[in-house]
Amino acid sequence: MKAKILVVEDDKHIQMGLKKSLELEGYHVEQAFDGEDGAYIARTENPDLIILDIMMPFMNGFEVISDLRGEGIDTPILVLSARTETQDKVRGIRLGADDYIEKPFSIDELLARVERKLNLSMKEEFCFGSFSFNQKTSQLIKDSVEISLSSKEIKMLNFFISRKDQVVSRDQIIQGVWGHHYEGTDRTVDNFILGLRKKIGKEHLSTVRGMGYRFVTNS
Amino acid sequence: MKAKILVVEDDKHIQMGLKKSLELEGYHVEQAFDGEDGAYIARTENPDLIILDIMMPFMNGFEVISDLRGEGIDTPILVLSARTETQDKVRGIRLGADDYIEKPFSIDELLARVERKLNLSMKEEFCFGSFSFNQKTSQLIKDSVEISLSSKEIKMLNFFISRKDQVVSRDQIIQGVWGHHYEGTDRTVDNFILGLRKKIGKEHLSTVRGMGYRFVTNS
DNA sequence: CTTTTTCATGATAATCCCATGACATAAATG
DNA sequence: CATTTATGTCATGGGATTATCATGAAAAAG
Repeated sequence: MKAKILVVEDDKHIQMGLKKSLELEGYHVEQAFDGEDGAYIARTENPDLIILDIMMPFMNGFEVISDLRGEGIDTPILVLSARTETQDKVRGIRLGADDYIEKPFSIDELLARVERKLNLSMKEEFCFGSFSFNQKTSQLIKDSVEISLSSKEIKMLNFFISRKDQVVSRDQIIQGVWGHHYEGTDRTVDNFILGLRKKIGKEHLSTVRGMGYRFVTNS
Repeated sequence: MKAKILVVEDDKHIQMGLKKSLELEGYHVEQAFDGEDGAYIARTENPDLIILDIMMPFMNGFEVISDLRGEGIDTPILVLSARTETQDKVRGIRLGADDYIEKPFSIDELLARVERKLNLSMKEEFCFGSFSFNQKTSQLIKDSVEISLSSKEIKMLNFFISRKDQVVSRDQIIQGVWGHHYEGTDRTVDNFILGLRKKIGKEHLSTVRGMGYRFVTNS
């Protein structure tokens, strides 16, 4: 699946700039506008990388790093700071930041570091049964042949992978694949289940009557 | 072609050891014994990789990195340092070094990193299907015949190569090929897809309805 | 300046995803 | 077993998305 990046930054302009740039690179972006919120999202959304501003209201970046690391959350953190003092850098790194970049920074430089960090921590292939699904390219492969997927099928498979082995209701599926505002019927989900089953096999999508479906990985 | 590696290192013993080891691996080695000389050779000899010591007389490694990057020279740099402090690493990377290795290091580890770096940056020819595209000269060749490309087509192909096998949206394509300030319509992208398809074949540019396009390499 | 090539736009045709509903089948309930 | 409820399967058409072409402006080449 697309890598999820949490941007913690109080300046709205920088936030939006970062969001747009990162999304154009194909990342999924979560946003937080202060440290407290940032720490909360970091805990709940389980991002693959955190881009963290140091100077923020309520809770500054150092506290965020210190708190998260204290809780055993080891998501890579890339620190942004306007300060040029070296001690800031050192302090951030002592507390557990992985990398440091000074404002003003070029967006290219930031993207390069983001990519480098993610390459170290992200695994691209998700395997189940005799299938392998590349979360970066959305390619599904069985016995070295590619099985083509439509956009909805890709979203659905990603959704199931993120909830692997859990029972998910049709409502949850609709939420995750179509979005909150969708007004469609449950039958639509059934149809996509049907379609997916034809591609990945019935054994990987079991029905839990009255509750929903379960993506079975056998791993 | 043998890769050319520039070693910038003031300690003569380490220099000779590196030179010998690298040459045994089949690399061509240039030598510099201080930072100033190193920067000069980096500019004039156009090496494929620079191995750079940080602690040196006249001009230290940081200055060399900063100068070269400032001049737009983007040769990969592998930094050597005796210091164990993390801030050195951070500083080097911030200035634009690509990798970092601490003294004392095993020669094997160094060679492994050298090879890794070169594999990433040396590849001039990008091959897909029966095509080969030279990224330096922008020549596209199929069955030893050159296929001419317009400038936009070149940019687009380069963009697709950098995102090979990934699904890219029209927005991403517009960003990558035209730039962020472009106000054009999505239909323009379609037309260039059409043009590229006529040249490299439909099979290499598949559409993912609702999401965008994917450059397929089959490799 | 003229010719040629490249590029952007809009109109139109072709495509195909996917939402819907009808119906079949299976499971639960009593 | 009959009834009810939930799920599986299929066919189909609408409608959004994409393919293609023609056209003219703009830029580059001659």
